[in-house]
Amino acid sequence: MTSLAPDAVRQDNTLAILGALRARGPMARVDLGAVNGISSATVTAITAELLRHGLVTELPAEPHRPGGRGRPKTLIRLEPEAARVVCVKLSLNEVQVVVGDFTGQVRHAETRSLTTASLTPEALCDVLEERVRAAASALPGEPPRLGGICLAVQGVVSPTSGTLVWSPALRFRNAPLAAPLAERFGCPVLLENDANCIASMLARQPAYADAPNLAVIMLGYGIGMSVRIEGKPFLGTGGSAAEIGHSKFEPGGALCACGRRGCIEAYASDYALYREAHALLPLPPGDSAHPSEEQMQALVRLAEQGDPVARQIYHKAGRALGYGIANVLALFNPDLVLLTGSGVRGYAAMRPALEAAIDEALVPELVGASRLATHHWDRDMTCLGGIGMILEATDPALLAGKLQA
Amino acid sequence: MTSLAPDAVRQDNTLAILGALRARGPMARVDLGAVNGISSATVTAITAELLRHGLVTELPAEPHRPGGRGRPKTLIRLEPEAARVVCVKLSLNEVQVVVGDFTGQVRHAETRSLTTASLTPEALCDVLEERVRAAASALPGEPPRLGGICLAVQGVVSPTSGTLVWSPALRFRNAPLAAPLAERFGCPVLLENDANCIASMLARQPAYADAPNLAVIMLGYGIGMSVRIEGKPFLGTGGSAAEIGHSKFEPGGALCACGRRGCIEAYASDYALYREAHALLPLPPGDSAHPSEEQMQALVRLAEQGDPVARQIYHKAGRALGYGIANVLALFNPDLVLLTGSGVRGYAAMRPALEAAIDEALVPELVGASRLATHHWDRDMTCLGGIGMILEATDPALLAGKLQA
DNA sequence: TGATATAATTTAGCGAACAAAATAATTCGA
DNA sequence: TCGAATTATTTTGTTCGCTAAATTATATCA
Repeated sequence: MTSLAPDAVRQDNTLAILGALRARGPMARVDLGAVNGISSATVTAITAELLRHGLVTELPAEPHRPGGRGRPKTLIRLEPEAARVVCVKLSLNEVQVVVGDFTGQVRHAETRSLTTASLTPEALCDVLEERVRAAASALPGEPPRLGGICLAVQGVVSPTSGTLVWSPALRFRNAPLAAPLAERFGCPVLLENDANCIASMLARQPAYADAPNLAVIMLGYGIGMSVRIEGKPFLGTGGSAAEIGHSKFEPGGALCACGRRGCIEAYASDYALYREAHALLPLPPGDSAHPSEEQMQALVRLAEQGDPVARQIYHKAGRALGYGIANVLALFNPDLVLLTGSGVRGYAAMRPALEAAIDEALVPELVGASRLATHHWDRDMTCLGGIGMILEATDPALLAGKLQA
Repeated sequence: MTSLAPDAVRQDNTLAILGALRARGPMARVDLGAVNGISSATVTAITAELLRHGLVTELPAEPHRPGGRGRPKTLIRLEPEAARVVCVKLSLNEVQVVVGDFTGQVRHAETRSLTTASLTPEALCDVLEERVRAAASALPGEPPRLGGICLAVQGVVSPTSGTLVWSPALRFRNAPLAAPLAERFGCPVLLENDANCIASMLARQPAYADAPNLAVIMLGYGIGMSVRIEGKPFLGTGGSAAEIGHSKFEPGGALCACGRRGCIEAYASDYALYREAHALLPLPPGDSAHPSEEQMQALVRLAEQGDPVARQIYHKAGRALGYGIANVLALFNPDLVLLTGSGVRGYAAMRPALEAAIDEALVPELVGASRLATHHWDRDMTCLGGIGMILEATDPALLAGKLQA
């Protein structure tokens, strides 16, 4: 119920120092103290221990420094080689594997295609094991011992139990994945929703440091969301919270991939937009169930050029998404709602209807001080976020391990 | 960023002990240690200090005790007279004032009517000051010094800034209330949403101890909600989160008191039910804008007796509320959704449509392990919860004050 | 009456944090 | 070039809270 021992304080402070170094790069002891609100005597003690265990190193003094009088700062940095972690992003027919170091830097990345829908849980683990081992060995030097793995998937997962509840990329359901993978690799495995990874990565950016209550909405083939409260990811019971994609726009409305009707996703996701468009508009050829980036860009271009059908499709999508965001504002009231994902390509086309829908749905008192913004999309964001999450998750274990040794 | 000093640990443990005594009644030192995970030596030290300052007292030994061998436990209880607090519940045309002691017990309660809609912020403060002073003096003995006041109102409030953003009971908006009242009384004033008070009270009940993620929905003249995450109230930015009443059922739907269309409240609140019913059904006479309890009960009785119009009205309300709850499940995924408020009188009539709507809206994977239940309604629950909240809020200050003295 | 059991207190020691003093490594100005 | 000033880091001494273990208190059981 309450704090157990004074040594928990030391662990807290040590983790805070590691976190500060990871977030802000090399720092001097004084600054570490100031940032974390501890005395520099304590920082000296903590960093001495970290130095002994090789988790941090002192940076050699700069030959000529900018300004300032007194004794120059001795910068301390995380030792990149102190740990090696992996983030695996599993999406429909694609596996991306990224290897990161202790500082959170990406050291190696590779993307391969894979027919995901036909896999059993065992076959998936087999493939992932092979891909991860290959990626880990791709760097020069001997293959490193992995400190932890983050498996980022679209869909509903339960991070606490390590179970994948449902994913659009896979046919099976309710399969425990973290435990079998952890056994194969002999290291912790964190099963995460892809949106949570991206939100974690965005939350680390200085630009959003003033928004500890943050909702990140990912527009893409489907629609995902991650909500952060007071700087920490919000997971409901079992971790399957924040499912804006299947919150409702209108009862009995458009058919959604989940089998129900009227979900936001059934209006504003790529597959929904494409479903409406492909019979009516001249788009590049392709798989009718899974629109390509090329096709989606063609659709956006039509809307931007004033094609009335394309404009109408985006108008409806914007209205549905606007109502969904209104519900998020009413229920979570975050500082900031951030739209990202490949689907932001169509934001300009959706925007008027989206903003009108929010106005129509909510009185200003309920919108409060919440802001709405977009963030450019980059397919590597997920794994960057996942690397950060698994590092943060394994720091305590790493510390505990080093203390024993 | 991190814990400042070791004395924060002591404060934590002291607060935990006070909290345990308030939640579970008198306890022995050993049990306080076990419950809070601290050694009984520490409990001895902490309780010794609390005894010295008169915040707790030892209970005299029971003359004949049930069983057990060794030395009998010495029970420690909160000293009821150590603090006196007040909860004021402000609703449309009514003010309820409840005086509580340090244990959270109600010592005095009174309810008076008051024409609220015409009040200015200053006039409201005048009335509240008079009513609170009267209630505090109603007990025998000299009027006590108040340790804190909780002002529970319907509507949107910002507990952090102490500002009332909007309330259906009042015509003015965005008025700071906590600060002026705190100055008049010379004690802390906590401005809270009434639903948060009720949720706090329900969360303390042992029956719901297994649901730290809890959504409490209050059905009444309007519809309010309070969400608790990990046992703590969830407030968005500015505290105006969890507004299920104005989340949307259908775009362009029924007109809501907030001025927008399609809000859940516009279908399932008392005023909405009555609006649909009063022209078509034989109900007792009354104010057409504010249905009486008598009128609402008559409406429920008609539905239960099979009247098709009444049934249809409740069916529609249940469906709207079901969709609203589905959004709560998708976005918050709580352990338990608890329906309460005077509107639960109509739950039986709404239930079939409500449950069907949830099924229709969400696949089982998204409902997860969330349960749905009702809790009987009692108009005193709000103030009981408010007493608990203000006590919890003022404990640290009380402690700090005593330490100086 | 003594053995046993349980509760509460006292004692001794440890770990962590801080303030202040001491030391280290610079720049500035004469 | 040398001291004075300045800032960073380390060392020292002290305090505080916690725990484990020993001790004391108060009961039941046989």
